[in-house]
Amino acid sequence: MPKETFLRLPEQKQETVMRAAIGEFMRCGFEKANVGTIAKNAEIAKGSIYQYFENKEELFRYALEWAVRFFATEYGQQYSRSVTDLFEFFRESAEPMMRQIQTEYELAVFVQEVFLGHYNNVARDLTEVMLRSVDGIMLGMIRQGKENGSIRCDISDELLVKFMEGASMRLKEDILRRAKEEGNSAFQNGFAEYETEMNALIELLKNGMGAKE
Amino acid sequence: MPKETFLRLPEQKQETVMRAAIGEFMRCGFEKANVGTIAKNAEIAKGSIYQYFENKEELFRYALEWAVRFFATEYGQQYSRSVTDLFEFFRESAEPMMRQIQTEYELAVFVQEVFLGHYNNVARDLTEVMLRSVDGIMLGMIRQGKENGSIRCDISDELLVKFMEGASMRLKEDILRRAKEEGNSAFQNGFAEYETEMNALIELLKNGMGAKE
DNA sequence: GTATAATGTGACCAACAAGTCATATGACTG
DNA sequence: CAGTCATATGACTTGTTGGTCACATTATAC
Repeated sequence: MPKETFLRLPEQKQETVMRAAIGEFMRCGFEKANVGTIAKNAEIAKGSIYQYFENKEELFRYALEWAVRFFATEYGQQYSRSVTDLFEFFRESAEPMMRQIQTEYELAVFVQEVFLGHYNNVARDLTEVMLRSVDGIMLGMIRQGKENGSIRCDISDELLVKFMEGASMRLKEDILRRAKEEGNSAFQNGFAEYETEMNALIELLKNGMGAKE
Repeated sequence: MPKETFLRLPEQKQETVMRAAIGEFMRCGFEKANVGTIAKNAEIAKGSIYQYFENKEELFRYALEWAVRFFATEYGQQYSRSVTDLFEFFRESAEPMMRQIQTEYELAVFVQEVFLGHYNNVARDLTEVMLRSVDGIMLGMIRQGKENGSIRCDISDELLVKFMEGASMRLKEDILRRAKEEGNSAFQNGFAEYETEMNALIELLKNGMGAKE
């Protein structure tokens, strides 16, 4: 948790600091990230950083927390209506994700990278928490799907979660990489292309890759 | 590439150095890994490390190369017989993998972690190369599967690769985590448990998770 | 057995950057 | 306006560690 001083700052300034920190962590990784540079980019003195946070690690942790909360408040409502069908949920969550990447590229990639287990040295426990939370949401949907007969019952919930998450994560990674390569021009013609891919992926999750005789 | 001096060393000694390096990188990550400690654990002088390698990064890179080659020569023949069926290949490659984890835990995890994109700062390009190589192998099998009618043709090869890799990677991660938690006692009763899971995963890849009406 | 080359060694150096602190600023109080 | 408190600042301290190098040791050649 940051010190009181930071929390008393106007939100605008908090945001500037957070974005400066996230930018530096993204470019350099945790160890090589330079607190001085973060301060410079946020247009404050290095000493101020230590007025706000106990140390570099706390800064990192709070930056992640901040980014997650940012998305939750900014895009949260889009998920809130209760979609009960797992596949439908999947399809529907794709567009906001791409929109996030488009408008908040750095934040989105930062969160995703921590989630994927980079920054393991600093944030092993944070990753753990995030993973468990996603697992929980999916697990609920899978159970529901089994009940209403849309998901097969002969395979354990846990494996189904892994299966689903693995496949979707790989696609996410791909989208991120592409966004990284193409920069701002990615997705400017909308998401039609990825919609096709997403539909195909859902098809695969539903019906698998084996040919039907 | 290491300096000639290193390559002239008796293999036993090379191995000691490599294992010391990998151990330290695993425990501390790249930046925090201490060259002095590596030297101490390998029972050589710090100066010798620099007689062998240009710098810390080269040491890291070669350690990875060494580990990959170690597995290739140690377990390579098991993959060599040409399995043509993708799913069969999948099933067959599982056991050697688990055996590797059991006997060469640290090396296996090291390679896997680089592969998963940790150590991104140092090894972005290495990760790229490894990924592409695995993609290539899978791609070949998928094409073959499409030809011989075991894999559906209406979905692009690339997506099928992602799908397959994603799902399997998640399972691997899980196995690794479990091995980490249980230490040496994991798998001591054989792999029966995971065999069941693996079969279920293959089922999923083939037929998906949707209930058949 | 001596000369020469190759390798081993660890004290040392230089760079860097996290974190500190004495001081400056300025807002608020009465 | 004096006094107090919260905050801002950046020069400085301090510890760390990658990398070097002068010297020691061992192997090789002749």
